[in-house]
Parts: sequence; C-alpha cells; structure tokens
Amino acid sequence: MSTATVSRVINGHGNVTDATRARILGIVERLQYVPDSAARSLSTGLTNTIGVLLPDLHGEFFSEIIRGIDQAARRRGLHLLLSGIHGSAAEGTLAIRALKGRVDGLLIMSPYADAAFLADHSAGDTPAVLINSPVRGHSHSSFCLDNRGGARAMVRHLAAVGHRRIAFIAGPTDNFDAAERLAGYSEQMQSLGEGFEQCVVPGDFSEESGYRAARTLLELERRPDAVFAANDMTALGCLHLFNEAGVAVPGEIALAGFDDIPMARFVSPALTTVHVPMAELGARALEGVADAVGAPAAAPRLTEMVATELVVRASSGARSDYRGRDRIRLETDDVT
Amino acid sequence: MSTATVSRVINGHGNVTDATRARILGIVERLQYVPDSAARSLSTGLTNTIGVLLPDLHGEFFSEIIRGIDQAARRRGLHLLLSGIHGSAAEGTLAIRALKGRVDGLLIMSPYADAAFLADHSAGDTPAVLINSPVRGHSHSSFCLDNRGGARAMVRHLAAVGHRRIAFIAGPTDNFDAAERLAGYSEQMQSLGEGFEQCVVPGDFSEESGYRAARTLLELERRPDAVFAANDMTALGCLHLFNEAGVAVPGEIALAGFDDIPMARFVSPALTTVHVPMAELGARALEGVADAVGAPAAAPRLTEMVATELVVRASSGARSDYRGRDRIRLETDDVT
DNA sequence: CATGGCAGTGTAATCGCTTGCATGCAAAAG
DNA sequence: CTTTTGCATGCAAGCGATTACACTGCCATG
Repeated sequence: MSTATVSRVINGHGNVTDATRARILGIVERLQYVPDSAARSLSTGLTNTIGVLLPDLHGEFFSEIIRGIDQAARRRGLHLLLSGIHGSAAEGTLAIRALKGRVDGLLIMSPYADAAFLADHSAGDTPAVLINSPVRGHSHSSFCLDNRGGARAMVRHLAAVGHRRIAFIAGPTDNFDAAERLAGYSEQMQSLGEGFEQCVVPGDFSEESGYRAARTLLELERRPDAVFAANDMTALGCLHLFNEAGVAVPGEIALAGFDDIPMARFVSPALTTVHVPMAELGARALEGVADAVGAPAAAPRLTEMVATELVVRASSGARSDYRGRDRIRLETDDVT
Repeated sequence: MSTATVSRVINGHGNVTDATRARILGIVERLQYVPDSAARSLSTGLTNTIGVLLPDLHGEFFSEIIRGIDQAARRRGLHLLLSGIHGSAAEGTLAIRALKGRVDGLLIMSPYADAAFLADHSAGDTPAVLINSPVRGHSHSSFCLDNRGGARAMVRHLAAVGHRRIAFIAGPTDNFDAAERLAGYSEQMQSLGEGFEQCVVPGDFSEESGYRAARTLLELERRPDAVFAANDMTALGCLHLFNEAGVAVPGEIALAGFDDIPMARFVSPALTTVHVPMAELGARALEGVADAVGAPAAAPRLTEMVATELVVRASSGARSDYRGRDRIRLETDDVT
C-alpha cells in the first residue's frame, strides 16, 4: 500500500481493487486524514480556489452578489479567496498579482476597471471573468447587468403612466453602471420623441447627492413631472427633500430609483425601482470562471447580459391596474 | 546566484551583499517573478490566509462584518478564504475540515455554534476565534457583541422615557444573540423592580414574526406602553401592523429594535435601536486570529466584548435626541 | 605565516502530493 | 506448459519554494 495507491483512491482514479480501496478508505477515516492542499496544488497546479475582487464592500449589494457567488462555488466544490479593492486600479493590480498562483480563476467586479487590469492580468494564464465592467471582449468573458435596458424600461413605464417631463439624476461620471443607466435614459427619452423633455442633473449615487439634486429640480422654472434617480439611495435622498418641502409623491412629482435595495419597499410611498438580481449575477459569473478554468485558453470569450426587472410601487404614480410591455413586478400593497 | 540567495532576498533574510540584492531585485522586476505560493506553503507550513466561516450571507450585517475583516486582513497582509455555512453544525464541520491546511487560522461566526465545532476543530492545530458564539473559554478566543448590555441599555432608556409596561419580542430560541438580548431585557426589567411589567412574546428575527407578534400584543387586555423587538426586522414588522391598525407610534405605543440596520433611519417614525458595530467586531476578531497564528498554542484564550451603542430616534418617544454611549470593555476569562 | 572567524553564496534535502513508468502476478491465449 | 495480456501496485521523479549545512574567500589575530 503505497502513497501512489492512496492517492489514486482519494482522487478516484480507477485501477484499484475494491478490497484495497476499502482498506484505504477505512484507514483514512480512522486517521482523519486530509490531504495537504498546498502539496496537492504544487503538484497539480490547481488550487480549487477562485479569487474574487470586489470594489466596495459596502451595502446590501455586495452581500447579495457574494451570496450568489458563494452558493455557486459551493456547488462546484470551489473555495473563495475574497478581496476588496478600495482604491484605484493600481491597488487592484496589486491585489491581482498577490492572488496569482493562489487561485485558478479570477472574478473581478469593478465599475472602474480599465485597461490597466487587462494589461496586467493578461500576462498571466489565469482565466478571469469581469462583472459589470466597461472592458470588453478581447481576453476575458464578462457578465453584465442590463443597466441600459432597465433604465429604458423605467422611462417607458414613467411615460406610460403619463409623465412627460422626466428628469434624471446621474451617478458618478466614471462609473460604468451609472453611465449605462444614463445612456438608457437618454436613448429611451430620445426615441419617445415629441413632447418628452430630458433633463439631467449630476449626482454620485449617495443619498446626499439625491437630496441636493431634488432641491435643484424643485427650483427649476419648469418643474419635472417625474424624477428618475440613477440608484435607490439617490432616490431616497430626493424623497427626503420632497417630504421636507411638502411636495407630494407621487401626487405632485413621481419618483423612481434603480437597484431595489430592501429599503425601497419600506419608505413611504414605496419606491418604484429596477430590481437587479445580484445574487444571480454573482452565481452566473462564478460558473463562468469555473468553466473557463477547465477550458483551453482559446475558448470563446463572451459577454452575457443579466436582465433586470421593473418593480412598480407607489412612488411612480401608476394606477394599480398598470400593465406594460415590460417584464414587471407589481407591488402595490406589500404587507408581509 | 542560486535559488537560496534569491529566496533570502525575497524574504528579507540578511546575509546578502547589497550588490547581489540589487541585481536579484532587478531581475525579479524584469521577469515579473512572483514566488509560487503553493510551494511556499508546502515548505513553510504557512498560507498567510485566514478562513472565515459565516452563518448566513444575507443582509447588511454580513457585509459590514466582512468589510471590517477585509480591512484588517489587508492591513496584516493576509488573504481571506470565505465560506458561508448555510446548514447545521454538520455542514460547518465539513467546511472546517475542507479549510484545514488551506488556512493558518479560522474565524468562525455562528450564533448556533455548539460543542461539535469545538470537538471537530480541537483536533487540528489551527487557531480559531469565534464571533458571537455561545462556546466559551477553553480552547478558543472569542469576540462577542455585548448583546446583553445593549438590551439593558435599551430597557433603561425606555424606562427613562416613562414607559412601564415594556414588552419584548424574542428571537429564535436557539440563537445565541437572541438569547442574550432576552436575558438583558429580563435582567434589567427585574432590577427596575416595582411598577415595571415584563411580557415576552415569541419571534424569529423575521419581519413577519414581528407583524404577528404586534397583533398579539395589541390584543392583550393590558396593552404595553412600549415594544422592544429582538432585532430591527422584527420591529419593522411591528411597525407595519401598528400603522395598519392605526396605532400611533410612539404616541400610543413606543417601539424599539436592535441592530441599527440602515433602514431603521428611514422608516417613519425613525426607529430607536441599538447600534452594533459589526465592522469593528470583524476587524477585532481578525486581529485576534492573526495574533493567535504566531503565538504559541498555550497563549491565553480570552473573550473580548464589543460594546453596542444606543441610538435614540423618534419611535421610542424620547423628547430630545438623547444619545447614550458605552465604551468598549475588555474582559478576560480564565485560561486553563 | 598559519589559523580561526565570519560574511556571502551555493548545494542539496525537505515539504506532501501526483503520476509516468516499471514491475509482478494471475488469468487468458496459444 | 509457455507466452501473452492486462490489471493492480510500487518506485521514484518532479512540482517550486525554504533552509540547514557546507564551502569559499578575506581579514583579523596570534
């Protein structure tokens, strides 16, 4: 009974008698033997680990995406090496390098990811998958949330409900998600054409920026019918100001957000928003890396879109019997 | 120039001429050489990685604690191997075994952690630190949130505001945090003595259970002055029912929660609650494991308490924005 | 001038596993 | 009864680092 045989038993490589296998398994059990993973990695070149780089570990978002990733990883028997990138691309590059050799694949989410990531990483042979990144096509697969489609759907909804002058509170200008949402808004407004007025005010995804933007909007000579914020926190900031200013939502002005954070259901009026399936996005991305790990380097790099879902609640002023062309979820009266 | 010298340069072990060092560093830079971590682990027995086991990857809580852990890990140059334990202790045990050899230390958070964890793990030599776990003292350090103190503070606050009949909606009976909060409530009510009436109704930390508990409370012949829920979600469920039932908060009945989830600020009336510094708890726990990794096995195991903070908002009916503050206490359990 | 010490460098063993190849042995084939 | 075939097993060579130990000069000391 040599180490070779034990190895074969443990890894399920055939060519072992049932008798020896049983004997070995018995001993393994008795000794609580667990193969040393470092040694194993050294000789196989595999770690069974996926590195996960996330931009910001704040909020519900992050936890959702991680949950999806974790579940998928568990299903595939993979471990997760987690790292938050707080700073710029430089720090990200550093983090990637530190992970090199420790992981079989990389899952990188960074709305700020630029060519630097690519350049630095392309040197390695570790496959990587990007989540919601502006970088496309060449050497990595990527999974993207359909921000643009979601924003368009929201604009269509607001239009269908009867709003004409629809303002948009933008997100950070260097953020990919924010840019896509803005683009979706503009495109849809454009294609609605006559009688619809665009108006974009700056914001940065924070509650405070929403608060400020709301004030700006109220002071306009031609006050908008509806305000579409680039994310829910911004919308919540808006709502605060509207409440303080005694402006009725959705009576005098409609409001909508993006993300569907848990809080969106709880505010009053409940916030119409775009639901983003973060857990699903995370899970799909992990499957993507896992597949890429086994596959030859020449495997096709694809960009997969993950759909969003319009969630209509009270703040947009929809009649309760609203039915649009979009895939929506109606929550008019959501009591537990 | 041999591998030995290179190794010495890279690891900063002296005995190398400045000239050779410079030459080697130059080559390292040019070749973008990164030492293979598997090989390194194999020969040193260290992985520079801490395993993190979390019970549930849901919600703001989780993301906060992970954020704290990640920051601390980054400071110490450690990697994080993350794993969610969805099921029971059995699954946890499995997860621990899977991590064995991959990590230098373990950070385990499980309000359900029982002796099984301990037993299984004690076999290994990997140091572990428990977060918010009922298990104490013997072979692991642990970091606990001062649930009991927080609950007592809340009861004192409610009493100070003038409430006498203070009801408590409990959490899951097998959850350590929940049990501690209940204990804090009972203790404080007891010591308030005359004129204060205890009343505990069951719950399970969910919004729905709060909704149901609220109905139960309203139907009592002697309706309580105040309701203290074991966590914020439960309190939010309560609030929903009170709103539906047209019971004014805090006018007719005061309400308080525990956790200080972001939503607590946004509901109306804003929820008085107990803030729990999850990020700090996570960071401190990580420092704990990191220290334990280097230390001899005989190092003292201590239990550290992380203080909570009372956050008074409108729902408890306080006059001004009263704010109580506790400081972090350090408690050392005996060793052996 | 011989000797010992010391600093810088190289040699080779080691960590624990996987795996190609050699070996042994029993059953099938000639 | 010998030869072939094939399956189960063992041997030993890596995998890429770390590190104890050996070695080589060189300088200080006796």
